[in-house]
Amino acid sequence: MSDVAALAGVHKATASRALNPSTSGLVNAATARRVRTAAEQLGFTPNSAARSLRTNRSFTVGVLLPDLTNPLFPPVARGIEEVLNARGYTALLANTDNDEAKERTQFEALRGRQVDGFIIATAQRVHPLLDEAYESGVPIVLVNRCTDKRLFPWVAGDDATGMALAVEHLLGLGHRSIAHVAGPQSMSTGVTRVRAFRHAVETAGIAPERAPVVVSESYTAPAGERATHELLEKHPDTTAICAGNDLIALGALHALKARGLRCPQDISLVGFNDMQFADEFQPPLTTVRVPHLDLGAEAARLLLERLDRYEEKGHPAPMSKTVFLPVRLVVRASTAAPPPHGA
Amino acid sequence: MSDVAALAGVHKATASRALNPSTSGLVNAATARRVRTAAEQLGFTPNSAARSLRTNRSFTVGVLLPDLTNPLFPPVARGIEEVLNARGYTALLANTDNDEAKERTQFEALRGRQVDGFIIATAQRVHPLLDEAYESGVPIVLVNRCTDKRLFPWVAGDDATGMALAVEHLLGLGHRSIAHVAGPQSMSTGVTRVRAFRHAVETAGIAPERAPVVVSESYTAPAGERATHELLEKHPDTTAICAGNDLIALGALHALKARGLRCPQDISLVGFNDMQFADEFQPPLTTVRVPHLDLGAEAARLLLERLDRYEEKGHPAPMSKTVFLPVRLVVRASTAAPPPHGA
DNA sequence: CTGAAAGCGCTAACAA
DNA sequence: TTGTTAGCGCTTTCAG
Repeated sequence: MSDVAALAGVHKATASRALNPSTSGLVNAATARRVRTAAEQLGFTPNSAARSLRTNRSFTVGVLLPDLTNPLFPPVARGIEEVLNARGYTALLANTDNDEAKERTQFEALRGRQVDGFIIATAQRVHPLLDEAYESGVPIVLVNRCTDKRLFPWVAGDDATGMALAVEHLLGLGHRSIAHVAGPQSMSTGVTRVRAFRHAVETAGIAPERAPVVVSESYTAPAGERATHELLEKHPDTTAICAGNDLIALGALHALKARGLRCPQDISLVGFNDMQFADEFQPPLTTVRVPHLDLGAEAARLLLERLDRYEEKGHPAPMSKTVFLPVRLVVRASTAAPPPHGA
Repeated sequence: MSDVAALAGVHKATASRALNPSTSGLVNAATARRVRTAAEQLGFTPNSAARSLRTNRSFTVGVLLPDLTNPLFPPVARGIEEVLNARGYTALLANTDNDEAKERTQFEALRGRQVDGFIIATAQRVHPLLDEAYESGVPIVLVNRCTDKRLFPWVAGDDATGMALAVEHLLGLGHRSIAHVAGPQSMSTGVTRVRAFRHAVETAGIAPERAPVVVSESYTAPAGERATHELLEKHPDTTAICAGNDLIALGALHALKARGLRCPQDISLVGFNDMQFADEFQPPLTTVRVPHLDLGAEAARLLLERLDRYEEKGHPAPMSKTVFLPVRLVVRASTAAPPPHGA
């Protein structure tokens, strides 16, 4: 930078001002142009470490995800990345594998790198790390899942509506024995969807015992498969299943095949999320589409908003805005009218 | 850090030495312990920006990927992340969407953040950006694809063997009219697999005109579908297809369905990569398994090796080590003997 | 509008 | 073994 300043014939402070968009107004337009030209000639790239050291801002955001290898998360990561990059920020992704210790390690590592804030997709309903983080005042936005204590802004798909859509679709097809293979109840998505399921069947006048709920121990195909077997042991007259998410639905598909049941002829199945390749399953999955990219983008926007206020006015009282993004049902081939004898 | 030093009753330089694993040997064990205790009490986290500024190392590596949303790349990203994290490094992922301008922007942004090196999965056979990068001397390791000029260390699956395995499998099933729907020839993987395909069929004594190659314009399902239609127009007697990768294979599956052809009864299909959910396609895909996680891990190891040498001896002559990881054929339901009339 | 000067938090020579 | 000192490259008062 000194070189740039020298070449432009100004002091390095002036060069700094000229090069920084937010302060370039303070400098003579002609001078500024001269500096920019010089910078270009010398191929100058500002040293972000020095800037961070001085300004105490890294223009970096930590993103905590369960697992990048789970097809749900790449789109949210991309959504985050896109809006962050546009504002000169960089996302630092970290996988926690739903492991509390690993999450803590990653969180600390990210803090050590002076991230300006976090976007967190790993919230559990009860989450000590997040409680502590709240006390410390780091800017945080939750995406997809949230904690029971509403401490942070939160962006999610409209799960309640989505589940209602799924149930109505099955109802419309003539199903009267609809079950829910739910996700883990330690996560907000798990309980929200159960609640919405119960409400929807109740509204339709279906007796609770005709609308059983079994819980899958994780949002994975193997766990979904086990839970589905359990369901069908106890409730063999089920004609339709709402899965907690698409991976659970995939497991359910495996369970049905294992039991010699055809989908959708014997049992209809609805997933949740519309993850990549849900349309390639056998049969292609009817599911609730959640706009994952937008989820990420919106979460990033919320964080930036918070960061901007942070910068201006010190530590303002954090407000816990909640944003629900609209979802819609995508009907494919895994749902049909119930078999005549099953209704 | 001054606070930590004060609490431990030492100078901050001593505290620095005590806290840094590589220099803690220079300090009295008892003193070191005292310092560490003090640091813990105060919840001290070193400021990485200051360290970077001083040491000119960020312990950060830039990773250029085409698209995180493509199921091939999350596993390589995780492999990279795992070995990098274990050594105190952080990966900065950037998506280029196979767009040269975007790639350049991301590359510069990453350089601006003082990354210590790059792992690049976006290499084209002719790649001006990489030529320039080579001149500049930044440590770089290529993963999966490589440039024609062998400037950098490179980690990839053993494509030639993989393709040979695929062809042998089809040959063993009795196929004698095998086609290859190849990936883009602007990428090393595209040409390597074509070359291996030609060699394998030739070795088996199949006439070149019985083993046509059509090129898909990208590694995507829609492009693969178009290319497959083109193939089947020109060569309707084809009984088996080797796809350039699983996404192309997926497109081929769509094309077959559109033409009323059954897989594997009418046409057998082999993919490449064994990406996530390839086993859920309809039919489950026979494919060549490439160890993507290991690819990433090995690339990270190579880069760290280079970085270590870099630190010790300044800029050593970069050596372009090439590592091929073993692959194997995973036989599923998309391959079978050719139909009687088609052989 | 521009220059001078200080300092962000850390590490690496050098001295003791 | 520890303390002293200087300085990494930038931004930001404060003067001019």
